Amino acid sequence: MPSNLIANLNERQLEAVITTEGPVLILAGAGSGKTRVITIRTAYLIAEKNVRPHNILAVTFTNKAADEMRERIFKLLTNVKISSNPLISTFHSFCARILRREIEELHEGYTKDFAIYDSDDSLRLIKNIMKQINIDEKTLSAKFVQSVISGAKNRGVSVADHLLEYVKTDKLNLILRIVDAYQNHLRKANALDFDDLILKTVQLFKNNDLVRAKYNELFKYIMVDEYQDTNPLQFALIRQLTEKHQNICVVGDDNQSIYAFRYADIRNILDFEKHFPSAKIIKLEQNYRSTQTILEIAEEVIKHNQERKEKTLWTLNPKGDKAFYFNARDEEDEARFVASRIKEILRENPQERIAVLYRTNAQSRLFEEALRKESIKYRIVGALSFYQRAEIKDITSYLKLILNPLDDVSLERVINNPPRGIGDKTLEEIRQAANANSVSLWETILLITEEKIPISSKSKKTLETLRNFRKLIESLKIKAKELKTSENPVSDLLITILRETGYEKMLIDSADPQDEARLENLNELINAAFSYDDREDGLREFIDHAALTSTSDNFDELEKVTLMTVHSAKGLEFSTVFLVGMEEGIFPHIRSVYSDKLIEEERRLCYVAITRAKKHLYITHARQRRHFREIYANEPSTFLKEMPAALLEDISEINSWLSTIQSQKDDTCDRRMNVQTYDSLDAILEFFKQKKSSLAFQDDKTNSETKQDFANSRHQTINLPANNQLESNPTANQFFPGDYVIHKKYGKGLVLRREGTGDATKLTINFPGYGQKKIIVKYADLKKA
DNA sequence: CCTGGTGGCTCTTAT
DNA sequence: AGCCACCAGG
Ligand SMILES: Nc1ncnc2c1ncn2[C@@H]1O[C@H](COP(=O)(O)OP(=O)(O)OP(=O)(O)O)[C@@H](O)[C@H]1O
Repeated sequence: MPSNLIANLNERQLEAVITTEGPVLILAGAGSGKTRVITIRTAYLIAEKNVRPHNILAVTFTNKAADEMRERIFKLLTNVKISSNPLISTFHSFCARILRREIEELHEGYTKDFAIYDSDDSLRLIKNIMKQINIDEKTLSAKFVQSVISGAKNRGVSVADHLLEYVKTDKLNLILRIVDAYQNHLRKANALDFDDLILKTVQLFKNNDLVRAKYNELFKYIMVDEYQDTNPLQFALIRQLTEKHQNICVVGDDNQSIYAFRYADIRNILDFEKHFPSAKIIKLEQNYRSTQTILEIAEEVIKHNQERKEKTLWTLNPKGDKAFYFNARDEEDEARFVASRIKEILRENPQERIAVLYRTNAQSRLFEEALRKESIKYRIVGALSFYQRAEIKDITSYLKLILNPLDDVSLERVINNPPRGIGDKTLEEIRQAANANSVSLWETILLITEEKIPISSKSKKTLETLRNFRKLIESLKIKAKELKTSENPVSDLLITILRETGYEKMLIDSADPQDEARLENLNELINAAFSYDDREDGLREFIDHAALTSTSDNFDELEKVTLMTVHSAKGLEFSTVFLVGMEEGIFPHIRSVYSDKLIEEERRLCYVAITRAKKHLYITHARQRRHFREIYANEPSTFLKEMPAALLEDISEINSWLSTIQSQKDDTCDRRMNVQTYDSLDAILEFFKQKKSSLAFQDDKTNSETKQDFANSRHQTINLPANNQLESNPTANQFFPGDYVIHKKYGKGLVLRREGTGDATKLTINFPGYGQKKIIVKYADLKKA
């Protein structure tokens, strides 16, 4: 029916949409309509090609992207009668869905009731195991072990091979031991971690021709968005699923590959052509999203990557405004500016979609506060997601335990929460007994309370508390069964848990003001549960949803302002984008600064950030910033330096970095400034090292005088000094971290650190081209830049 | 033996 | 800011 479906496509896009049979690889830059092509292609298959919707699978990278695509597809199909729905899902949700049906075919002892362990759960399990076999976290961090496990699984190799090929370590055997225990534990607990969801599906398809054939037949048409961010394991899954029909269409942009840390491998693009030699390759080159200026800035930045395929991207959109550049005094000033600007923008156009994008979730807090202060409603998409909050996980852990008593991690989480007198010692004893008898914690508790296993010494009281706990869980199980046929099986069960466990009472009685917010969150959890009440296997689905979804189900979708990391912004677009914290060490992140490979990934991330903007782009950085408990100055981001200054409009309220650069266009020292990025990076790393030692210094209680000095100098970086000595010495008073200064010999430099008082005031200054120098203000003839 | 408070330590990105 | 280890008090 809708010929208008394909009316607004350019030639190449059209080709991509109507090439429905066989493998297709679409490679294209940001905003060229890749997602749109997939969306329309899906609708086209259904409306024009009479493909039955449930024969279509579209894989996206995040749940959010899946929701958005689903919505768009349905919008395109409003006038089409459909008998079923296409499956639009993330890899993880898709695999969870398959395994819920088929996992028993794997014959590894897993049952359909398997639990899903999120990263937190799996980390906890690793920590427990390490404690059990007496490994100090200082020798080997649990996080590291977790990443090794994940790496091996996602790359589709054994842990040993992964370690040999990929990671430097002398603890191979130790790690192997932990991994072994970890997998064993998961199997016994009937639990899968995130990576297992995909891995087990791949194994199932590999070993079982029948099951594989069944899903090949079911998903005749498969599409994958953000293909550049798939990893080898996911590619294996794609190969298996497309074995028969080969109707696979993937879209991606190598410049937007930003998930290497999840073992995404850009080689998947090359391997796609290898595995599907008949693949039709389509390139889209027209950008429909952004203004020329925004595109130019993005291109200019990404050009600095060595590892990059040349790509054309052009637009017919107008030139548009320059990007606004704001150098803030400090991080609060930055947030204040962003909030007040947003207020102005919304006053003029209340419908404007605005995003504040940052590198790490930790940066969100200040912007939230500033927006609240201006009474601007916002929506936050975060990793510290709703379902990962402590109170939510506590309650969902009860749910999980009820459904799967073998789930040790969940049991450990709830057994003394709220506190009921089962402490570390008792728990440890239960663990030991469980280990000795090779059964789960829950089974051990059953045995202990039936006095089939003894519990040490004065166990009268302990035994009683354990019996009570057992009774509690058993009564909740019965309740769950009773409710199953009632009107609200999920939400009522939650309410029961909150009441019966005493969790709600604990929060109500609490003096901690934060607990009120926790109660509210729990209310929201119940709200979310309502929508699962009338589903077939609602409780199960609700728990899977909680495990696999990071965004809360807040209904403030309609809010115009969104706060999120650049990673979560991938694939989205906004009229106005604020790209904040553009400082070396933040964006690019300090951990990426050492390696070219990582820097290039950060640069791609920056490219993603810039290209989210349709019309307006704001770029901000702060002169100084409080990080741990200290204040220090950051160099502007390498990426900021790579942007063409002519396309930035400086709206700073202070003498900004950009203005200093521009006013010194013909100064020799300035030219160095642009080239010597890595030199100054070294200096900053050096600075961090020194900062560490000065902190140690501070702890030296014997030297109280120096300590005092140090405290003063720290204070002075914030406000003007309340110190007589300084006031009598106007020269020393002039320079603070974040200031640019001119030195006779070294030229322009950035003050990183200030110590000492009065005549003894010393500054640590980074001079591009010369590195970091310690200078006594009194003797150096410094000028403000 | 349990609990709650304190202080030190370490900060990415996400399913 | 959160997670852990440690300690005093019950
Ligand atoms: N042929 C077209 N005519 C008009 N607008 C288009 C056309 N193709 C795409 N667009 C618009 O361009 C914008 C970007 O499209 P889309 O999000 O699909 O791009 P993308 O390639 O997936 O981008 P990214 O790689 O950044 O995720 C959307 O607003 C879309 O509606």
